[in-house]
Formats: sequence, structure tokens, C-alpha cells
Amino acid sequence: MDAAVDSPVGAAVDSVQACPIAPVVDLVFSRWTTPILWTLNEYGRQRFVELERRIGVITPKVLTQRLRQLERDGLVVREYHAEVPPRVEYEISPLGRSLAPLFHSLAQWSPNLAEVEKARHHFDTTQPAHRRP
Amino acid sequence: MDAAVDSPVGAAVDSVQACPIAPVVDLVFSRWTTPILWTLNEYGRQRFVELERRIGVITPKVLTQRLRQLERDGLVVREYHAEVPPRVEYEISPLGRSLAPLFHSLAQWSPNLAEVEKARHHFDTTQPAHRRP
DNA sequence: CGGAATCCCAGAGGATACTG
DNA sequence: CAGTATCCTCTGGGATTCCG
Repeated sequence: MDAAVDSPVGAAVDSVQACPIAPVVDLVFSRWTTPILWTLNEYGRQRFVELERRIGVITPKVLTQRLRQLERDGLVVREYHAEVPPRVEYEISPLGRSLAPLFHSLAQWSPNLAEVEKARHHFDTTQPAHRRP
Repeated sequence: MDAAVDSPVGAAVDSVQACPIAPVVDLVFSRWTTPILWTLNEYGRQRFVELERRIGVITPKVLTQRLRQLERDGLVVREYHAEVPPRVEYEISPLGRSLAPLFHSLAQWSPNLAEVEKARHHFDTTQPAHRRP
């Protein structure tokens, strides 16, 4: 149950000096964290099951893990209400909300994905020939 | 040797509708791609070994894999020079360069990592008590 | 409802060679 | 130098079950 587990970019574990933005990427763009933060930012405070449904295929176990991590990182706030049945709500924190411009930048770049698709097709059809050094 | 292998955020594989920026995150912030793109963007055109050294701990095999993927995605351009010894240079493409503002946004957010560190410490010291629902 | 506990596995990616 | 080729480890995370 170690909290500092994943490093998709290898920030903490690997060479920090090589890429200064690696820690931020690790924090925000680890697996599942982006959909979670995005959903919380978009739909506001919501319950565990709502998150689960909106995100889609995530399992409860993994959702819990990532929410804990995000809570520990201070990006998400968990609110427990002692009722029957129990009710838990998750909300993005101010610090988490400060990531919104980043998300907007990403969204603005996304039209370029069409270029990427074209590049892939081009590569797949023409490259095997010229790839021979 | 499949090219569309990783999906840290689960864009292509999972629920695309849940998070519109997931495809971009998959493209740019997959493991190793950020340091590679960042280094290419920062230091300009360079050879395989230079990349290897600057990034730090990456193995040749993995570096090759990711470079191929980025080349296929149209974010990186590979230039082969038939000399002895062979010389290969990698350069970020215009499409890849269009990601630079994103990197700057990330860099600008990075001072907030101090807040994250504080939140983690706070969580680790005080949470085990109040975490009981 | 909101998890925690267990078991399990594919597959990313590291280590270690070898080659054109 | 710029990769390929194998082998092998490790772990994120899926499936399932149970609990307060």
C-alpha cells in the first residue's frame, strides 16, 4: 500500500535532472488520474458510484486506490457522511482545480490528433520500404 | 511490435466518452515519451546516444521502441545517414513542436509541487486517525 | 453504499547479450 | 554507432468475494 508507487515518466525513480516536468506528469497524468480529475472538475462533487459510472470500466479497487493517492496529494477532497447507508462524496480541491488550464490546453491541442492519425497511416503504408538503412 | 501498445489513461481501449483529453494524454504522456519529447525540444536535433545519455537510465531497446512510436505518430523525425559508422539523428517535428506550450504550462504549474509535498506529509501524519469512517 | 482482502496474470520494460 | 534479439522480472490492475 505504498503511496508513491507509479512513475509513468520515471520522475522520482529515474533521472529527475533530465526532464523537469516529469514530476508534474507523474502527478497528473498517471494511469486513471486524468479521467478522475477531469470528471471531478467537470461534474463537481459526486459520490463514489457516480464516478465509477462516468469513468466507465474502472474497477472499485483501482478507483479507490487512485482516489486515495489523489487525496494524499491534496488534489481531491474526500467527505465522509456517517449515515445509513453510508455516503461518501469526492470533490476536487482548489489545488486540483488549478490544473484546469492545463486540461484546457490539452483540449485545445486535441484537434491535432487528426494529423497524428494521418501520420500513422502514412507510416504504416510507406515506411516498411524506406526503413531499410 | 505492435505500435498502439500503451494506454496509461485508457483512451483507445476504455471509455473514450468519459474523458475527451485522454487520447492526447496517451499520446504525449505515456511512459518515456515526455522525457524524449522534452529533450528533443530542448536540445534540438541529436543522435541516438546523445538522447540515451541525456535521458539517463533508459535502455536502448526501450528508447528505440518509443522513438519508433513517436516517429509513427508524426511527433519525431528520424534521419538516417548511410555512413560508416552509421549516423542517425532524431529531431522533433513541427507537430511535436506544437506541444511546447503544453510543456511550458506544466513547467509553470510545477511550483505547486511544494503544496503537494505538504499535503502528502499532512496526510501521512494525521490521516490514519480520522480515516475511520 | 463504499469499500477491503485475495488471487491472479498479461505485458511493459529492464538486463544482457549480439550484429550490420 | 545504432540498433535487434532473448530472456526474465515485476507489478499494475482485473476478477471475485466479503464486510461494516
